[in-house]
Amino acid sequence: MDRPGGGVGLSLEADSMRFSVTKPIPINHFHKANNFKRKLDLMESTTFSGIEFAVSSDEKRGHVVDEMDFFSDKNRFHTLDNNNNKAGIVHVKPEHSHAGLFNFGVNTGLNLLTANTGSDQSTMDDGISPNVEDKQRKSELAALQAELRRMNSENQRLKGELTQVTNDYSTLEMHLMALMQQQQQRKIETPLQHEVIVGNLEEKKHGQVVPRQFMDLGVGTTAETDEASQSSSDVAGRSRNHSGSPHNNVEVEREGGDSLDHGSQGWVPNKIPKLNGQKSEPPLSTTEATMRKARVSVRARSEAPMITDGCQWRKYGQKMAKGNPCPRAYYRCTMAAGCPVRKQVQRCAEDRTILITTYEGNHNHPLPPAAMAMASTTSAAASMLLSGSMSSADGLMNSNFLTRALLPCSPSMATISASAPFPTVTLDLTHSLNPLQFQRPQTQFHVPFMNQSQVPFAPQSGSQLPQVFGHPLYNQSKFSGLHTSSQDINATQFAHHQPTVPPPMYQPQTSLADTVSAATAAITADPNFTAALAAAISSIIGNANTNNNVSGNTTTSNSNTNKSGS
DNA sequence: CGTGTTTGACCTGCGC
DNA sequence: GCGCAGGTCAAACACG
Repeated sequence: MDRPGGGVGLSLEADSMRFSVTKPIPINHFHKANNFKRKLDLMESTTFSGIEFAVSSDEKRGHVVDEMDFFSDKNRFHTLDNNNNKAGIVHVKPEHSHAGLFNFGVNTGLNLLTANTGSDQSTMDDGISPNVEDKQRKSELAALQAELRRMNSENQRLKGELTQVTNDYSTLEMHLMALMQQQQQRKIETPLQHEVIVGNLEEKKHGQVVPRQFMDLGVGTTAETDEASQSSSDVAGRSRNHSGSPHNNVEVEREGGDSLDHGSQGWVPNKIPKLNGQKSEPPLSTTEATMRKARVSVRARSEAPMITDGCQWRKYGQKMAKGNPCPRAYYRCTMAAGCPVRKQVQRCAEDRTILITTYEGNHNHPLPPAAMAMASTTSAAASMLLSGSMSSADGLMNSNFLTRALLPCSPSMATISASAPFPTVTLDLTHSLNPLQFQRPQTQFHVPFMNQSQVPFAPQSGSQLPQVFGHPLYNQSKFSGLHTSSQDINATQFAHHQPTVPPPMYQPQTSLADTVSAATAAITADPNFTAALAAAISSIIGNANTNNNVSGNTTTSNSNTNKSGS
């Protein structure tokens, strides 16, 4: 019964319709019959339907195998050989009269031994049905093997694609982390006001500018770091102060921080005190808290009630906001229990075709590709914003970095607001959209950000930016040191500096605007991050064009107004 | 009946 | 301290 093949033998016993593996074969993990049976059951639906299996160990050989892993295709299954010196008997009994075409295979690791119920006498102890049509079975076996090879090939291809996506994501993430570390080091080594400038100059020296401020999630607080690394889909935001910019279409505000902490604990209400007052601001704790409140706001033209960003949301409140006749809806992520991510949706008071979506928090669960893209984009924005919160100069710089990174060719797309209670990055996508595209009916404004694999790192992706972004990124943070510079310097000042403008020479008295321009130039010079981020956001627009479904206002159905709102 | 939405009440922070 | 506004809660309600 031993098959030729160097000690690794496979034989099948067949009595009636029962077939057994009687030869000690290096079946890896062949274990309890229950397991085996259970696993067979798992396969039954797809490959062994209508067949009953019985499994027993080969006591005669003194082996009771522990576990058996196998895979199957069609009407074959194979053990995966990991563990030698294990042997077992597998009885495979077709419940109903089976044509004897059942194939059994054992992958010894060296080769694939196969047997079937019919013709292959060499693999059967004694048998039954040796006189079944060999040709038919052989041809079927060959076909199955070919299909198996094809499936394996397909599997490999998919694996490769998945790997590519994963690598792209990892690359971007590592880039972010590296930038964060660099910035943190710089902050330690250099004074606040000048650290960014120096960094830019240093980068310029090397002929390569890295937007590290951009990626920095904040000075080293684990929470922020984790958030950044997560880069998932935490977004929830508030659309405060957005009414002031009538031309904006979509806002996504994301908050960096608290989300992580809440991840395991569930949502924690935002009770972080506003820092506007600057009264008795606890040096560190307050700053960190504020940083965690970073938000990403996306403004986009849409008649849909809500952006489809790949996540599942549950509405938990709606209020009328002062100065805006449109109610503000509050949503929280329901893709996982305890996910801290929330978002606010509100229409712009000046232009109700503009939908403002503000994200806050980080997801604590896996995200679908579409959500992943959005999350990554907003996370990056929030991270940069948060990193800027560490110091006034830095904060401003970082915000501008983001602006430039997102809109290398459209300096006015990103805005930085000093009046917002929380650091907020606003991505204004309103200008990039063709008004005509919104004329068709739509129920939802689809915002399927491209997934990681789609995020182009190639410079050419940046060429798409001008069509996508047309507005400045506003950093609305007020917190920590950021507020000072933010208030002092109008965001429009930054817009005057083209990304290509070389950074000014380092001077202690260099104006902040110059500093910003330098930083802007530096960050925009990095094609990878800029392209990736821009591409991700641009995908929103692209999808909006194709997936627009007109529906009413986000909150039209309930124009209920809470007491505060009324 | 489970899930999601609506909506008034409640809590908290901030400005005066 | 008071009022306002933002944000959240949770009971009631709607829907499939």
